[in-house]
Amino acid sequence: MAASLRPVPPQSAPRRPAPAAPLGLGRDTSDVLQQIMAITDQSLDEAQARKHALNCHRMKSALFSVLCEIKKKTAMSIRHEEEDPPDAQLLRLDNMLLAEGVSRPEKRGRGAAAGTTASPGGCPNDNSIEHSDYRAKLSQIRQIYHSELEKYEQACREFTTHVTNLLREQSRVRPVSSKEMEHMVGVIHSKFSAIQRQLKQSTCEAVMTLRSRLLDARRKRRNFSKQATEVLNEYFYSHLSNPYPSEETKEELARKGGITVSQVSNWFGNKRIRYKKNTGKFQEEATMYTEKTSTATRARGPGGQPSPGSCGPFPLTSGGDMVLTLQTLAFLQPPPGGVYFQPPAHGSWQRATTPQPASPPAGDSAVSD
DNA sequence: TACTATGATTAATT
DNA sequence: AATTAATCATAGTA
Repeated sequence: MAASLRPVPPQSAPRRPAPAAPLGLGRDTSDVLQQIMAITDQSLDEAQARKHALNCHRMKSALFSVLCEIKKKTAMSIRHEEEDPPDAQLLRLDNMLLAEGVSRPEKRGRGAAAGTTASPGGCPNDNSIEHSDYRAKLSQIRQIYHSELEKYEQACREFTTHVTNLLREQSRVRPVSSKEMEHMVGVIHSKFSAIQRQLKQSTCEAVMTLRSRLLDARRKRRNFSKQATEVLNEYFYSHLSNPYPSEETKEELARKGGITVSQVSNWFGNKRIRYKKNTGKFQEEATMYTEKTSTATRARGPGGQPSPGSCGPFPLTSGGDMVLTLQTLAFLQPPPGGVYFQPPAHGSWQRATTPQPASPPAGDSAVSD
């Protein structure tokens, strides 16, 4: 439909035979009609000239009424193609974009009521480090989305004005009701909103793939680096009596191992439970790491730390670690029965109701270096 | 390919 | 909220 509104391109196509004049129309009219059809075959300039001539033609008003009649016959059948109702899918897309924070150009602070209250789909962890990549990509998507949307809207506006102008101009020659103009504008808008819908759709897809990749990354386990396991194990075995690192210690371990705090928490959770379940299995590892830390401590020697109670090969940084040292000694000299140090019989290390008050974060020999 | 190790997830517990 | 215990799913290995 828009094609018929566009300025006639210059072309030298073979002249089409004039359509059969409607019954009862005079020769003059059909001549004029033919003239109009001929316009399409002329160059633009020529067409302009002819248009002007047409405007001044004595039969102009007659032609106008003829066109009105033709229009009445043809337009009726085209009337109201289908005013598509508010699309359900579009609504869904909008909702999703809104939910993902794509629709909102700026993340406004979520005020009093945090919307995500234990949503199962959400990420319970605070691994902001893991999410930073996700967020960066999401904001990239958001940027693209908004710039494209803006482009489309501008194009739509421009096109609408263009078409409106054309229609207005044509209204001098043929009947163009305001309703028809509205309709045309509506059609244009619906076409452009279809394009926008596609944009929304692909944005949604991009977000989805981004999301699934994040989930995959979480699910696809990758073993920690040697460095990370080393750091974690060193801490664990040198704090066997109470392997519950404080939040600050966790942060430090995370930093040293190049992992996140929640990964440290996971690791300690797993380690404690697995160690407890099968202490024997970990003896080799235990001796290995206790030896390692002890030699490391010794190697650091007087420079690194005063080590007030350095009467043995094991770190004795605080009263709390005294117990550890004794227990670690027990590892090295396992009784004949093979009973190594085990966590308190009922299964668990005392859950630190008084979480090792005597362990200054900075002075922890196993962590600081 | 079966088996173990291990990081992550989840429900229950404290 | 932190932790435990069970479980899942994959990585690594023999």
